[in-house]
Amino acid sequence: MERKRSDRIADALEGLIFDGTFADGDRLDEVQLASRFAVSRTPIREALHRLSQSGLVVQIPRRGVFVRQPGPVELIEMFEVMAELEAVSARLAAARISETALAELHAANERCKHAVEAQDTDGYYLENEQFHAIIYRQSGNRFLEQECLRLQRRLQPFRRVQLRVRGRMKQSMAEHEDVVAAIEAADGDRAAAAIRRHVSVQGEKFHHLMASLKPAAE
Amino acid sequence: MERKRSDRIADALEGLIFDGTFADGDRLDEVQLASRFAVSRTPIREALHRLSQSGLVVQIPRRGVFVRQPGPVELIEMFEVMAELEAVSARLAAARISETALAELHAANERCKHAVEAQDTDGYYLENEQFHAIIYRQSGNRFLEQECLRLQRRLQPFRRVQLRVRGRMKQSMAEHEDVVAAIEAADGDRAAAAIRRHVSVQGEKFHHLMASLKPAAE
DNA sequence: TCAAGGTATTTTGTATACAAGATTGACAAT
DNA sequence: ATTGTCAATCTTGTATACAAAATACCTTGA
Repeated sequence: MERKRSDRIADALEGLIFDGTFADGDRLDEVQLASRFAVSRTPIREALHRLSQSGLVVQIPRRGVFVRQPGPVELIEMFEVMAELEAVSARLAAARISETALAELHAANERCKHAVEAQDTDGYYLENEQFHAIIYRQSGNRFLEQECLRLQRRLQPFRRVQLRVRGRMKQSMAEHEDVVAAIEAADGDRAAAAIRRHVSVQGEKFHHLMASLKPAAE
Repeated sequence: MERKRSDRIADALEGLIFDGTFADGDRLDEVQLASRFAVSRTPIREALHRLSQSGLVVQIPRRGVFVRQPGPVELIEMFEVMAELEAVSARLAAARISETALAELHAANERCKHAVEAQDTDGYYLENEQFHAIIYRQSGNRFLEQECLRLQRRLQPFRRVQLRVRGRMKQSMAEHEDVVAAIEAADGDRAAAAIRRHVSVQGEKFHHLMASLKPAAE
């Protein structure tokens, strides 16, 4: 059981925004949502407040809250920042990683490989998340770890979509190998460069994906 | 006039935490605060929720919210991340800055210099903030800019305190000169390195400051 | 005297009622 | 016909009332 209704609702709303039930620019009516979730306005308001803090919706005083999906430009910007944060993590991790964590990293990467072979995009996404999380943790900087996880979570739906592009999973795996090798060699700069490429290529790929999807959607 | 009471209260609470009225670990009682601010619990709850999102307090379900000041370790971690984010900003700004913005940067730096000469720490802090804000903006990455401003805001009270260390303002100015020169020369790597030093030295300085302050406080 | 269980109190989480501001529609005047 | 103003309605923001959960205290038994 979730801790609070408002948390449960925040998660649910996040999902509804990601899966397109609520599109960009839609107003989220408090009373509508209240009846939809069969709760009062109070937890709805708290949930909306949380989403607003995480940037998923924007709150205009006395006007209401509106869905605010990042446009292509903002997405690329976010991926650029993500790439840099991950690069820092990787650089630090290369210097600080423990033997056991290195073994875990190898294991996570193996699990990624199996998911690729099984053509299991969902599985790959989860294992990939684990892989990156290990690097964040091994940066030895808990604050950095939190920031990375926050941004990762925010970009999650976009990273997910583009895994379905043909051949992307395999390429992603190859990039992982580079990263692991660099970290194992304790080569911080190489690790940083490798993971920066790995992440920023996603931003570019996503851009192309969007461009190719747009006409089809209309 | 502020837009909402809850916003006003959030700001006020922030101030009360920063100035030490509420110390680390204190529980913030909703009804007490409600009577203190002469409002109902609702806006208090919203304000506390906001502070919790920004990490200033921690919310334990069914237990209440507690002030959560970062310890020395976490502070150093935060400065480390700040240094990296600013380094990225500076690198990008060196490549992308416009002529007019470069002039603004010079102007802001001049104003910093005047504040130093006038021994005006508050003034210096404000101008320094402007100086950095210009670099964030000139990174050309609005998302990065927002993240930098967010973290800058969070570290504000700690940056401020350590400006009072003798000689720090002058040293800070010298570091600024390096940064400006590197950006003007469009040398991204040098600009990144210069600002990284500039920021991370603050984390270290703060650490020393804390260490020297602790015994005096007891 | 100490421990265990239960009750009472305190406190958070939720619901509802109320107030204030904003938007939209109609009506009137130019 | 168009525009401006006023009012009605809708929606957010705030207050208060209620419910559930956790803690603290008290009582009772060994």
